[in-house]
Amino acid sequence: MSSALRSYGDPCGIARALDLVGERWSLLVVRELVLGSKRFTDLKAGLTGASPNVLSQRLRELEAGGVVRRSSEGAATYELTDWGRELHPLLVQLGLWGARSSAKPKGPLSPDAMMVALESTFQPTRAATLRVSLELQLDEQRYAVRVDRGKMTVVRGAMPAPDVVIDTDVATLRKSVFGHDVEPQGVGMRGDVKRGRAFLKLFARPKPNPDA
Amino acid sequence: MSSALRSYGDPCGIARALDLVGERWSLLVVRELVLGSKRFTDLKAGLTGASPNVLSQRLRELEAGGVVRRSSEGAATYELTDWGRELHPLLVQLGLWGARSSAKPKGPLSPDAMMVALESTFQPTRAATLRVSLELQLDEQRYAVRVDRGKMTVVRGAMPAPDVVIDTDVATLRKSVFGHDVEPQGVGMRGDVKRGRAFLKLFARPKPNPDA
DNA sequence: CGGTATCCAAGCCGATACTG
DNA sequence: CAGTATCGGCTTGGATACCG
Repeated sequence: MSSALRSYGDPCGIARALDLVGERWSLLVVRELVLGSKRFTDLKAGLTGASPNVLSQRLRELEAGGVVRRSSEGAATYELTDWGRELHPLLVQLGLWGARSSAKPKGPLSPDAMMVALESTFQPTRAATLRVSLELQLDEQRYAVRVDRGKMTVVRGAMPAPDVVIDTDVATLRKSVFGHDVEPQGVGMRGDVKRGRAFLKLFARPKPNPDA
Repeated sequence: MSSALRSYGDPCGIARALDLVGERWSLLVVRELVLGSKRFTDLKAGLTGASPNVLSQRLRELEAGGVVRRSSEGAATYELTDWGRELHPLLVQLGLWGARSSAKPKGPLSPDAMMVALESTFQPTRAATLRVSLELQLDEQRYAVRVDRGKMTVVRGAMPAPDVVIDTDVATLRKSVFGHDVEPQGVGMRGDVKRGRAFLKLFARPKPNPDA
């Protein structure tokens, strides 16, 4: 039932990390939770291909490992522990590295994955002079985004009193941000449109790696 | 025979990274190579528990993915590509994170793993005033280490004209560096002993995480 | 030394069905 | 909604033996 998690039996920190988050799907579960807590069904929706069976087991393992915690409050939602949240910058780095892979699976990008991609490709130097708080509405998901002093923070949920609201979908945002089109198409904006457009220019398309 | 590598089929950068280095043992293979190239048998020795079977397959996959390359020169040794080498800082971070896990498998630490642990726990601020080049002899392995301007670099192999040579074994070095013993025991030094001892104080024991 | 061949056990995948 | 139970089919992983 509970299925003991197999270990590398290696005291090295890397092996110990992999004992906890190295199983298939584990790190993607963390990706799903890194922008905020989620419920089981939403996790499943974000992880196409993972059966409820495996997902449930991964959640139990991550919980046992102190990476994930069931939301103390009310309902059955999962969230990262403080320690689990420390994986955030690591995921961002890993995502940037992986984005330079030559293999590009076709398929839709989930809203959460898109937001992490924005974190990965954020260019602090371009943001030096921009300060904005905005809400990004992406396929029925909402993200509260703040850019200040060359830092960007993203959290799932509404942004109170944003300077600008951007309303779009993943495919469009992707093109607008990483595409060569200078003019954003199909990106709705309400509020301070000028800063909204400036925000869309803070990201750099990852360069393919040389080692094909 | 060639076994197509299974993919998450997710265009997200994290998933694409995991397509390449997310299989069991893959990231540990990278750990083995991150300090310099190695031969098949030495890889196997560093990865206790991995059968030659899987190791061979992982190497083929990593090679196909452009992460690892067979040494063009002469013999059958494996090395990281430039792109693969970009995983180095990520591994160091991951190792630090994992070292804070509450689960600590017993067993010997390999020399390479020990050196990566040193990279993980290196404290730049403590090294601000130290500049030293040294050779660390660890259980028949030699590492060329340089500390300069708050940076440390480690490469497997001999250091030409080192300021100091440190001769010890993994267990002893571990105690000396992470233990509370102020005085290093059983750590042999030849050359500039003063700077050798200073070097041993550049590292901090990882603090256990609060989320048991 | 540098792997491949073989075999077996365990785990995952995916579907479906079921329960509180 | 939030999972657990069950099941077949298949893929991996692990151990050992073996060969150039």
